[in-house]
Amino acid sequence: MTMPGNEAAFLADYDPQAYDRPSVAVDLVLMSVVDGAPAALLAQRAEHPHAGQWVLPGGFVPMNEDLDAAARRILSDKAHLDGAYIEQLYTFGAVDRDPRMRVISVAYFALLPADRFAAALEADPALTLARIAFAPSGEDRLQARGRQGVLPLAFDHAEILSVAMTRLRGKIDYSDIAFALLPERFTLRALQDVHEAILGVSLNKPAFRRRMLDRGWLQPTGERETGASFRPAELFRHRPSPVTS
Amino acid sequence: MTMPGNEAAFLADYDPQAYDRPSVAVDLVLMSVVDGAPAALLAQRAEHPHAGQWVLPGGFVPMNEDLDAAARRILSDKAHLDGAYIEQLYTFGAVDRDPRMRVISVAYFALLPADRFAAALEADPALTLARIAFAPSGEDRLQARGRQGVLPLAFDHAEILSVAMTRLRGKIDYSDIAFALLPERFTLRALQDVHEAILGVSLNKPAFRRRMLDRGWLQPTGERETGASFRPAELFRHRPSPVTS
DNA sequence: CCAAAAGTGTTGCTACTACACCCATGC
DNA sequence: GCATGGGTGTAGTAGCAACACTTTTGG
Repeated sequence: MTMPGNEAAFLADYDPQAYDRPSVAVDLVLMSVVDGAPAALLAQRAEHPHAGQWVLPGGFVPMNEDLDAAARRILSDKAHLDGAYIEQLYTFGAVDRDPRMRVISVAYFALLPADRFAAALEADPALTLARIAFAPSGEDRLQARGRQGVLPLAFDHAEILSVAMTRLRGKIDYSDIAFALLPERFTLRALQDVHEAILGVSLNKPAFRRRMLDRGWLQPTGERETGASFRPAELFRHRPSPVTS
Repeated sequence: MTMPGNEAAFLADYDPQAYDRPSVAVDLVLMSVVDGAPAALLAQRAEHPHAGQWVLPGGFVPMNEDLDAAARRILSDKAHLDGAYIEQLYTFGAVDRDPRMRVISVAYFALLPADRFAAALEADPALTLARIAFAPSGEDRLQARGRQGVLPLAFDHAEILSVAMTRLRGKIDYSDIAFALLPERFTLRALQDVHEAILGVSLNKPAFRRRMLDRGWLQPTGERETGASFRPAELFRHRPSPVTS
């Protein structure tokens, strides 16, 4: 073991191959609210292991790419999306979570308005937007449901999904992330639907309305909804929190 | 590229060496409250890079060890401590955060009562318990202060420390983590001191008292403080939340 | 006019704060 | 008794939930 007198010499000597290293991946939980229910984008695996089962879009982190950059790259390459709200979620590192080899996965979650997924679903037939629901029997076990029924999730992706839902539920009523799930202009009813879908409860309309208005996050546009066969609601815009930033 | 018909055959064929992989480390933010101020355990680096500077105790994650297990191992081997409250914090993966090579660090934070650090400090002279304070000039930049003044932090460990403090501040008033910073039996005054140190504000005594009692986290022991030259306070014990678990 | 959903006024509850005060102990 | 911090009573305030009500549109 050498002990050179200066840092540059030490670095030149250093052997980065000295130990075996795990692979590092980034997995993305791409979430939205569709028809009053939380939904996540899943991809069907074409290859072993777990061929045919469903996974979160993900990929390995190359040597020269930051974690956040890898997340954005996967968002664009694997999910054909961009510009989402994105946030690091948790890192999953159980030894045997992937049968091929040791893979440590840094999970991110990303939020998008439901209509933004259309292009992605069209571009890649292996993608689907699954409804996330509580399993009827199990207590707080989650299920991903597609057209044909429950989609089996590969690896530990059911757990990742569950952590993402928990984080989302925890943040939705003190932060402004709900707006990332809505288009630029939206009605208060739509905002309430998003909250109800995430929290899984129904909320009192007047109370919700005033709570939101009091927080100062909503900017009235003066415009109104069109196409309704009843009184059209006002459209609001998200005013990025004047307090925080 | 082969495509065997079954999963077992596929796994046998799989070459885990196909791509370069980053190293994965676990770093621990070991926190406490000492004399009314937040504190963290730091180690002085003996070797390059950044020899002489201070770092969070940490180590690499071997191929056959879960992340949480690695965190506990480092707690016991590097910090000579055990049984702490421990929680995954965030994963830091900037490409050049370590000049030796690509290292992705999964940071954990651990909370301990102040007196538990004594043994660790005695066992390893390279360790110190630094006060964490806001830098006087900068707005929300943190400083680690030792006996001799500000301790320079190596790598991106100042940022890790800052994320840990933010997380702690965010959780302290809705979760019961504050109790992890106190001995088994403690007075309400001690609990309030912990809250005030973490939040950096002074709190109203009667309000704090009742808020805590109302949450049902406190179990009166009937015993009282000794050695005070005034009315001795009652000692309480933490009753692990009856609601959550 | 009617149905349907938007939007408002009012009331009451709960959590929390602020302030004033009393209580118990060592010296 | 007195200084010191522990502990309590009382009142006020802010946020929020429940309910009843009015308003505005399409048909």
